[in-house]
Amino acid sequence: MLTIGQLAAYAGVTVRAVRHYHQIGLLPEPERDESGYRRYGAMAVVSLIKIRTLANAGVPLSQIGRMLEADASTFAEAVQRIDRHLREEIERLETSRRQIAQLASGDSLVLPPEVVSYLDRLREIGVAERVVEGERDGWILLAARWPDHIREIMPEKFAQLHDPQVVWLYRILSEMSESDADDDPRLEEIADVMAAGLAEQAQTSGETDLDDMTHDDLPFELLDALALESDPRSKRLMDLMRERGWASWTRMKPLADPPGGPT
Amino acid sequence: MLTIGQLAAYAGVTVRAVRHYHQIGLLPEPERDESGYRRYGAMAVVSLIKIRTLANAGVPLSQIGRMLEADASTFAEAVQRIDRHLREEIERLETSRRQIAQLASGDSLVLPPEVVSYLDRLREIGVAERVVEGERDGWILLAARWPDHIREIMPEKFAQLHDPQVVWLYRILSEMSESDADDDPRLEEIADVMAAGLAEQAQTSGETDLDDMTHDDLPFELLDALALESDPRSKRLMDLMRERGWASWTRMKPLADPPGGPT
DNA sequence: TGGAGGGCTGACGCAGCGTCAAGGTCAAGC
DNA sequence: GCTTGACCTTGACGCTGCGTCAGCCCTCCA
Repeated sequence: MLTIGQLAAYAGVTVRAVRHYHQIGLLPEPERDESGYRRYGAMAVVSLIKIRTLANAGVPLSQIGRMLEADASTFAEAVQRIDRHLREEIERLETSRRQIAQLASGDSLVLPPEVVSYLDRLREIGVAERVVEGERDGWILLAARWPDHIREIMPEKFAQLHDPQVVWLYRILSEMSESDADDDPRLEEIADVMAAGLAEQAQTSGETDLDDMTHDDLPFELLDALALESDPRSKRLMDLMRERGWASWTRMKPLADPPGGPT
Repeated sequence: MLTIGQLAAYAGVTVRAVRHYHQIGLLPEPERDESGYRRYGAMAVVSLIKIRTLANAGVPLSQIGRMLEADASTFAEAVQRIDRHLREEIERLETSRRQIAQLASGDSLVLPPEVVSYLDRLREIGVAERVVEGERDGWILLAARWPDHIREIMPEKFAQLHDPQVVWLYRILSEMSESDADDDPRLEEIADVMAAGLAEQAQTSGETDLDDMTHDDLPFELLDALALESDPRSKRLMDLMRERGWASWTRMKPLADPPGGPT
């Protein structure tokens, strides 16, 4: 007959765990010897190994008891559920691996590879790191909201990098990011170029996935707030954009929808 | 500016979780508005998403704070550790899947496939289910102790099934398992055959992996105990084996080692 | 015979929140 | 203006699966 220590060592668990299983009624209390010690038979070892196998699979102790008492078909069903749960958990961990890998690569988390490529491309054409970081934080917010749509609009963003005016915008923003003047005369010029670009975009793009996104203003408000936090000149730029009839530069729609336009 | 509910919804967590992160100092408390409500900026969203990404990877909250403050190389190291941990966890879950699959297939857990085949073979040659279950429980104990060695001794067990006397033993034990007489005259005959078989085995097998195993008596004592629990006639059979100079029938060694024999 | 190394029963501690309780606040509709 | 319902506030206890004392008894070996 085994003492509790021997039993525990045999099944690869701690003495405390065995006593816990007794306490919650999962493992029946065995007979005691004259001195009050618990004495276990071999059946207890088998039970304990079964319990650990199920517990290792993530089954809550409160369910293990019912499972071991159930008939074969009920048990088989439960095992199916556990297996499905294990597969999901493995899937979750794989996803998590990919996410922290991106986190380590510097370019944030949850960002689809297309966005990471886009940010790298910005660095290649000489956009300042501070501006790239701003873009990145913006994309994080958008990606958190529409993980699926975000990948579909990236080709368009890449195409825009062939537009000299877009490149000029990134350049000028980069220069400004390196000085920290409270105001800048170039802001007006920037606002003009942006407004023109947005107008052109509104003409050509027509009905796109953007419609799904612009129903929900929260992320764009967040983008505004983020810009304001990172640089005070954002405030002035937003005002200038509003003067030109656009609700900030982070959202691609006019202040008041024109009649017949997208709602 | 966001309320706590909006922030939580955006990052896909509960309000309670956000407050918890404040409490442990993981997420800084934001400014309050006139009515005492917390008001969050966009940076908080980014921080919260980072926290969740790490927490989902299994990093304890107490470490996440330090990680986010650390410099790039320290962070990269930590990410390496996390990834290794995730891989191990996935490995563990895969193992767990295999184990509960065996558990569902009826033939216990942790049993290597060779043993499962052996048990199936016993059923094929007509060994009673109760006897097969006894074998199975015995193998569970042995497999829990020597997960590696167990596979190496299985070919020998399969070979023994070609010995008519071994088959006869299983047959007679099967018959006895279906009656529940307190004693049986055939027990003497059984003991004779077993003793002869063990003697022959001791001659031929010589130095095998068994030596590693027989250094440790605990599992064999367990096997005895298990037999005693499952059938009272086991006691009589053990006595008969001891009369013939063997320490029970579950261990394959004589009571006193012969001079010059294995220690 | 004495000391190490078990065993026994409480009882509290831990993470990471969930879930009341007992209020104060805000936006909308009547 | 008043109600209603959905939020917000702090504070506190609950949950899982044990780890880890504390204070005592038991056994085995030198």
